[in-house]
Amino acid sequence: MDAFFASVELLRYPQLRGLPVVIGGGRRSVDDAVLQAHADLPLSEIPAAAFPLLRDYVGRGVITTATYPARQFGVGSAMGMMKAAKLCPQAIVLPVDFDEVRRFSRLFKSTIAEIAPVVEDRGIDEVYIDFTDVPGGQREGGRVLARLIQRAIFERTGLTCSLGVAPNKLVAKMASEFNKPNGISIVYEADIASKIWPLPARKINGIGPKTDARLAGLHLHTIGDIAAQPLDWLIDNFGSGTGQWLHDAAWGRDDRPVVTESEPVSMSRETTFERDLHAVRDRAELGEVFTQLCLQVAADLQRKGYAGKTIGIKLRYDDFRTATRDSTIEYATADAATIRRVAGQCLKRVDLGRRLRLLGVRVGKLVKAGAADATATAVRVQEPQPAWTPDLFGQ
DNA sequence: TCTGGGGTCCTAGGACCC
DNA sequence: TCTGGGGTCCTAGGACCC
Repeated sequence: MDAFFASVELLRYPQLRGLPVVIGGGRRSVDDAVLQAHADLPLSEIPAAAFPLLRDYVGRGVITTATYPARQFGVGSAMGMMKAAKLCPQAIVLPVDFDEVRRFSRLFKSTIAEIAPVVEDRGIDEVYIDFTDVPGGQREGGRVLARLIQRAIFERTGLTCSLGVAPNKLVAKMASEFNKPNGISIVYEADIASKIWPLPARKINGIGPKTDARLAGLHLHTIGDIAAQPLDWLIDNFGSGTGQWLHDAAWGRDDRPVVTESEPVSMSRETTFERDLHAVRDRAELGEVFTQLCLQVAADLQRKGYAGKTIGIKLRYDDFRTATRDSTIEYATADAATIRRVAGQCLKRVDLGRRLRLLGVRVGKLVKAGAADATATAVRVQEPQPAWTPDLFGQ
């Protein structure tokens, strides 16, 4: 989906089309107050000049999505709001409306599934679609079906998307970026050298900043540079797994299937504080946040019908280092008090001398509640609990 | 006043078991 | 003097993705 979060907002506020708009941040942006001042007007008639600007933003958020006019200024996803404000102070800031975004996510995915049922979820705004067995899926190299899907999504949602059609997921993903926004791109096997090899190595899904830097250190900058290396050389430098994968990826080879079903592995909640907190000096505040996170994870698990055996915490220090601790218990649980107790024990195993900027709670090793394993769980949860002891936050 | 939140997968060492 | 070899599970950290 093209600039998904921002495009969803522009459906509500069409008067902002063509303007630089960024979505993200949230907590401390001035949005609500400004919009409430125009509560008497329909949303689409609130003057653009009334919307909060990036230059007035205060807080630690990052940009989730920027509209294409905002991207002209160098503003983009994952950039800190304060940094973005320097590049484009006049951009309008809107908070993420997750409920609305999720609603449109379900809508575009179900629209696709009605046309081409083999769909793999790749997050809120992206999917892989298997065209192989869709009638007409091969016409014009897939362009006919791609156009049909694109049109159906637009008619259903008013949103545009970009599609890449290729012999496998790896190349299709790269192709999908060739013609954004609202584009379609077809890449045949014979096009790998001309269309894929000139691209920066970073465009391969799976090469991030670290691998990219390592590649650059070996004077490999484009995908073609990687493809030109002997397999043995790549294996010597990156190990057998990564070396083989790099070689395959550079040659456009990928045999991963489109996976339509998957079970979650973990669920977590985390939060970054508005200011760094200290375990002792801000004990009450941290304890409150910690309890809330445990309650939220427990609610998520219960709502989705899962329980988990491994309970863990995550801290981020003021210097941005991250620490995690986890502990596996005998039975799967989705109970907030149990999660709080085990996570509280984890907290005792980590350095709490430094200021913290983030706290998170995670439950892993999930089993479906109601499965055989979870029936035993329900019984065992009733077993006597260890005596209550206050944890580090005094809860 | 740099740097969100929710995920997956991989690696590597140690415990433990046969 | 010499101390197997596999396998699985747990834990911590890190890379990466949307």
